[in-house]
Amino acid sequence: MSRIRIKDIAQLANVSAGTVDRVIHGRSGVSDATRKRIENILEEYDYQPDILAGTLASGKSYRMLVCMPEVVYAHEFWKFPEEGVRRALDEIAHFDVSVEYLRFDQHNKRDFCHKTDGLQIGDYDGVLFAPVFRDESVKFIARCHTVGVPCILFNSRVEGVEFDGFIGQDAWQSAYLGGKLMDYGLSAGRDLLILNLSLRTDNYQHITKREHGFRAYFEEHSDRVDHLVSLNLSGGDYAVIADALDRKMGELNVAGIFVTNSRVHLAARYLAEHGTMNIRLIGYDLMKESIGYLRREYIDFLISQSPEEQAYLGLRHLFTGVVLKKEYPHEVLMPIDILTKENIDHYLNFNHPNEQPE
Amino acid sequence: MSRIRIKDIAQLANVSAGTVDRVIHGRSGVSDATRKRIENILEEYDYQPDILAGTLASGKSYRMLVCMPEVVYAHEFWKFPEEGVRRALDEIAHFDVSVEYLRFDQHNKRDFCHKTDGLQIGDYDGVLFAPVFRDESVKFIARCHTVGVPCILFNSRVEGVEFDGFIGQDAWQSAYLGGKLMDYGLSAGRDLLILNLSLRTDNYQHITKREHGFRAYFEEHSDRVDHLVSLNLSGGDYAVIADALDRKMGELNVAGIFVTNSRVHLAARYLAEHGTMNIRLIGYDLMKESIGYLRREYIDFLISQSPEEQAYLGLRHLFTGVVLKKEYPHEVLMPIDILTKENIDHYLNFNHPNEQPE
DNA sequence: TATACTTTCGTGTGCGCACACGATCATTAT
DNA sequence: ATAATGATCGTGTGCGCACACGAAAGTATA
Repeated sequence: MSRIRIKDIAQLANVSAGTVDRVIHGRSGVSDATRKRIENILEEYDYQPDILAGTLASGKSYRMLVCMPEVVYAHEFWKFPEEGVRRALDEIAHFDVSVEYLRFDQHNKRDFCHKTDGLQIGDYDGVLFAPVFRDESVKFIARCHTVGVPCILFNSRVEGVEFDGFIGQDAWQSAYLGGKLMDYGLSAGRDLLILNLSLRTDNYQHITKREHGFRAYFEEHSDRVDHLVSLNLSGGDYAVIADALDRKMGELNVAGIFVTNSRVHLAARYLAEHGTMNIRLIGYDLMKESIGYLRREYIDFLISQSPEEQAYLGLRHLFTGVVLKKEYPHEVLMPIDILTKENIDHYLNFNHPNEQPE
Repeated sequence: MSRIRIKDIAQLANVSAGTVDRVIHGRSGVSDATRKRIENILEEYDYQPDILAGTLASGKSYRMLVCMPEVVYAHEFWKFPEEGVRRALDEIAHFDVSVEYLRFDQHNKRDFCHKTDGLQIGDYDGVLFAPVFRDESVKFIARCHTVGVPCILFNSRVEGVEFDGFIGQDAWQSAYLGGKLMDYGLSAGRDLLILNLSLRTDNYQHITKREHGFRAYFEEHSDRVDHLVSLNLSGGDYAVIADALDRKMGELNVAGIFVTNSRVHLAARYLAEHGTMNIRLIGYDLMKESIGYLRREYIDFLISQSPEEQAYLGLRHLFTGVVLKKEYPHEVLMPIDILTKENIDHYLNFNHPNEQPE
């Protein structure tokens, strides 16, 4: 009563196993008549190949490429996906799957081009890609397509080109939630600050969508706030940010600050240095510095997009498609995780069990 | 440069593959001298068996038992773990792993005893168990132990007996977080209600820990609240609950209600029927009714313990231990998920992609 | 010494599949 | 007519391992 094998199919069709094998793999050398007959039987008995025996016999090995920004101190963020890749690899390593990284400087277009231009994409069986530069990413994804290598995107999407899968977060909705958390329990009629602290215009779409989402909340609850002011500071320097904040805090009656990316810890530092705990602060991601301020309640909420989980899923999807040759979801939107002082530890323990809390 | 095989080890040790095989499996029939020699070589070359070839050759199949309360309308909660089991099974089915369910009436001790007493636990290779009745569960777990079948618990823990793994949530901390969410932005000096709506004393420990956690928050922030009143209602009837609430609402100046389990939708119904939206309501789990009230903002926050993910991990851990014969974490505490009207949809989509939102 | 028994080990087979090779037969060219 | 060609299909081998069987050598018993 076990699963049906190639041998069984062959017997049912009065042919040899080799012929069935040819049909299954779409190889030539089978007459149309027998091919149809075998296909029908395969269908009828719902033949499912034994993947274990298959990979064992084929001896094939799979190389996946993970292409994403390099981990540098200022962008610790990119160490998280590695954890997810590691976890996925742990689960699928039996199938002779290996991963190679291609890391690029996310502030240097030319670095990305230089590193990808010479790349033999055809050497790989799948690509997991975190796009940063719009046009260059489009070109890269198109190149994957021409050589027939599936390319799954994570973290951010790229418009204008077909991709084989996407795993990310609904940026607009995450910030709309940020609006709710900012508003929750706040007395009406005060001012809020939206702080865009991009180092460059990378992930620009993300940032914009977040600002829109946050504003959308307060457009739907227009009575809740007097002024909703954006402050865009593209420089990285804390002093600049502090200066700008000084000025705004003087002009407005600020009740809360929403930082549209992971650099929320800079705003937290400002609040900490000025000893102001009664200004709400909400931002993104689990930078080490941010976690410290969250624990000391200078940051009220951090919104996480689970970068580990994104990369984990990305690699799993590649595996599903390439090795198992099965369908996988074309688009996955991650849950929008809300983190506070009270649940951050369990979150970190769960997602990074190997790291020691400080 | 491929991985080292049994054959290679055999050659290195000047023995046949059969002998190496005996050493690896700890079978008898090898002299102490050669055994030592082979063990050293295995160690030195860090031999890792090819699981695929192993399971293919052994032809073994694995039967897992999932023992948990049956899904009835009033406890829709228990349909979630099934989703996680299904997902895990999808991933490991290649290894000839199958799952059987043993579902019991969680309000009927005798039903549990009756169904487990005749059970041949030895027929299974692993057990995933959601304990409800304390003493009976201890007995059941002990029985697994005597026949050498690993037993992993999820959802709630059982004291007084050794188990092979646990996956659950920190009940105390989840309610401490509930306290924070209740308190957040609330003006000081009002009253809060803790509502225990257990149908029975099942999961009693859970409930108690949650009450303690919630109270602990306000003991640490004692200036934030005047009265913190518990209301225990073990009956299931809405009318009874409404009556009791009517009385309490008269006595106190209630600003918020914390329901210690999934029956928070009953309190939400009360608020909805009385048209009171300015009372905060926080509870647990993703009952369909509760989600409706969350969407209409009668419930402010739901705390989720990811029952799917718990069961998913449980089965994966069993697989890791039984099939891969590797270590797995003895205890996993789930992240404490915060759900609001604004992020519930993405959460549901991610965890239950097959269900249609209403 | 001959026999029975035990310890120690090598050999062989098969798991289900992928793939190379060769066999068979009909068809076409010479 | 034979030879050559191509289409169609069967057979065999091996992937790395688990496990049964039996061989060889040593040990005990009569």
